[in-house]
Amino acid sequence: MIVRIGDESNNMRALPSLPIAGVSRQLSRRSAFEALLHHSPISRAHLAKVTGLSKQTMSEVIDDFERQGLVRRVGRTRGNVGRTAVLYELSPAGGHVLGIDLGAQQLTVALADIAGRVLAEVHEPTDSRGGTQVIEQIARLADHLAREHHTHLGVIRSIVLATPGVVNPRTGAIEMAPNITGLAHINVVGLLTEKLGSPVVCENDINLALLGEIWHGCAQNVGNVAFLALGTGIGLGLYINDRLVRGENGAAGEIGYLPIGGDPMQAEARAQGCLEYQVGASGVVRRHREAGGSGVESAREVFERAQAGDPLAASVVDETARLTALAAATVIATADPKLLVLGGSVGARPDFADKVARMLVQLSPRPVEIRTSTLGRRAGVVGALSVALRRLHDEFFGVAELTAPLPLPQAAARDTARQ
Amino acid sequence: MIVRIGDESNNMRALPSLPIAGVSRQLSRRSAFEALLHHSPISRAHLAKVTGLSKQTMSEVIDDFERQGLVRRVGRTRGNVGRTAVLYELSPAGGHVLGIDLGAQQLTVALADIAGRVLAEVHEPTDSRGGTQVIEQIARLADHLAREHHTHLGVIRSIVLATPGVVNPRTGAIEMAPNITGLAHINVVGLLTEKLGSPVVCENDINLALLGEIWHGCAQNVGNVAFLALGTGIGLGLYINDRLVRGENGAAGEIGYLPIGGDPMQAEARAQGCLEYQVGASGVVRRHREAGGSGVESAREVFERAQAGDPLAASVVDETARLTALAAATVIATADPKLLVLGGSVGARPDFADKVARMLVQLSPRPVEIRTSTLGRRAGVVGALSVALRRLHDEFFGVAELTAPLPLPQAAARDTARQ
DNA sequence: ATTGATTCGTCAAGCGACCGAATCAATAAC
DNA sequence: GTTATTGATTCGGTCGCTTGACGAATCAAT
Repeated sequence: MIVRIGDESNNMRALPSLPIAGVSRQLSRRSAFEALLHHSPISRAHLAKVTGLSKQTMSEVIDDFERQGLVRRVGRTRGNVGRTAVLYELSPAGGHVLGIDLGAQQLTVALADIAGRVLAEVHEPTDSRGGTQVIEQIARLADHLAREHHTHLGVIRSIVLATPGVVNPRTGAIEMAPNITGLAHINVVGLLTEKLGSPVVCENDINLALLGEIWHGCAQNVGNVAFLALGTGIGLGLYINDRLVRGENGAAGEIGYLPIGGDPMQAEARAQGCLEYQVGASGVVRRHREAGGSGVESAREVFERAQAGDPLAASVVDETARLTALAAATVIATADPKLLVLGGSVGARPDFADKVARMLVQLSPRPVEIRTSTLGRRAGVVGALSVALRRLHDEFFGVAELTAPLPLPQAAARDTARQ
Repeated sequence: MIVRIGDESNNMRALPSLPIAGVSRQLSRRSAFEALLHHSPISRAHLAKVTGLSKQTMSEVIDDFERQGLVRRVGRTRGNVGRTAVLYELSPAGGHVLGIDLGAQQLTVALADIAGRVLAEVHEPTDSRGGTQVIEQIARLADHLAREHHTHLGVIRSIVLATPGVVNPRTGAIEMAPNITGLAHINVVGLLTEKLGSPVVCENDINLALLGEIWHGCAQNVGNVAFLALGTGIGLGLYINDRLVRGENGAAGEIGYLPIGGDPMQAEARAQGCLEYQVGASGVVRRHREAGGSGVESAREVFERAQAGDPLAASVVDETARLTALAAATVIATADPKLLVLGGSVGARPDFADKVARMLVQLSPRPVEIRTSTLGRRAGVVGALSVALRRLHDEFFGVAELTAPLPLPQAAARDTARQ
């Protein structure tokens, strides 16, 4: 077989040449960092044992870390046979991260160090003027937190913002934020990045609440989780194969549009979302009114009356739980999660969650474990911190270039086929 | 700070010590293999250019490959200035893979080499006696294919079996195979592995059909795909974030149980699945009968009558399309795929797909691209080949140990919190 | 036919990074 | 005080990648 090279070289794209030389040390550093995260304070010798690397390598890595300010000495061992060991832990000077949960009512900001220690957390009502005023408010709180911890915004290296609405997974822009005025028309990420001086990433609040529960809440060590949030509206967070599901447009989990609870072709249902029209806060109030109830302003009151024994309110709540259970059954049939977490101001109510769980048993062919959110309103900001932390870690110790699976050849010819 | 080592060493698990030494060469080999996959035949010098590695390294790697029989020389360049180059390509001797699609009616077996070239494919009716008879049938076909290609079962190094029903993602066992008799009670994977002499992996047929469309069909280069298969039953395959969604129990995509098209609490609906009870083949026939139709044995006839202009059959088909569109809308709201592929003997019919697409526009807030399966009945076996191939490649060139993301610390103490 | 330009593949030297073994250091136990 | 044990460092040794140089092979031009 003889081939002219001329043709060959034309369609030859250069692969993204990954620097194979040096990857070895990067992996060693990564292992050392991981061990420091989970076992600090720890000595060099123990680091070597835990990572499986040699003591020499570990010594070199730790020397590097110390020079960079990533670790600090915290003392020596005592009381053991043999020479005392110098103990190391991750230094707060290695970098800080900021998590922000921007809700329609509440704004929460939290600060953590590179080891994931939450140093401070503060929340206050969201500035109702919206838009740039909210940006200013966030910057003020962030600065306050940093000062409180005898540091400054400069040490913050990664920031994640939780926001309602759809976040474009490619650009990071907020595309639908109905509950906060004047946010859709300004470049939130850009403005915040400029004000705070480090990269800001935006993510849907329900997705981050889910990641919060996975990090520190009720969904730890589970790789397949569905998070059903019922509050003002209804939303879903999906965590599958140990990764968040964003969807092509960042609209995964927008289950307000599920064709449940009414005619999905109807005008109001199509605009607001068929399911949301029924189980959203305004839907609950409306159904209560349509059922003959009166004197109710908010969905909360309906739930409180129901708990107090009001039969009319109870029937409205029951219907809400039924529809929620249908939505849950839908998700379970589709994604088969190991765990279903109920969250949101309504969904996390134990009485309500109980009703949903009971309905679900009758709807779903296989039982699924159900828990209610343990982080509550903090879930969003905790999730934001976890993502910010992960981004910081990846910045230092990422091996993203190596993880891409070997692509299969696209152009394949079928040589033979019989019958 | 002083710590006793004694306590520390107790809860210290040894990490799965990844062999960092040697990972470098493995990555080089991997790069070389990838370039060979996509650019063969290719010379050493060009391999060096494409991979970004040095000529020296590439020479060593190719020497290795040649010794192992992974590559073979296929000639020299001619007509260029300078010294002629020896050209290499992946050798079929490097290993073969087998894909098997075990359907209720049809059994398909295909053979491919390590480069993904499909060498032969054969299909015949599934042995209706089921059970071990089917195992024998598969073994016979596999042996036949191998012989036909002047080789033997020994060169096959990876086998994937597509089967209806739920496949346990951990054990690989078939847990529900209602359409093939006597398959649930025997250890299919174990028996086949023994008969064929290389590891067999089992996967749901719809999932593999989806992967087939992604490899060689209508969903190439798309990272978020939903595959809706409507035939005897209804099923869904989900491909999200460039990975297949199996679910905790392998039951992801079992949308026959979606609460659509009737009362999900009803006895028949609960047993068979609410949606499946309506749109499954038997459901279509039943609805046709209930609507006053007669003389119809199979769902296919209903669709053919509808296409021929029979108004009664048409209304049954319309309702089927409406329910299918509702299921699609459900998936789209939940997972937000980039592409929806319609497949299966019914779903791939252009007239039916058209109806579903039209319904869907009115149901979904954002438009989604819809295509019909281009591989048709071959999708399953092509997908099986793609997985078998990927497993073979990973066996040789996998870097799975390196890809795990850095886990965040679990035990975090919140030091301070205000307000 | 000779010469020059070009390209392929190999050799040699150097460097970064890993490891094991040996050695020094510091401490508890006896 | 001696011994056993453990921590940390130093010393070769090996692997693997890179660069630069060089011989071999070919085309093009004289």
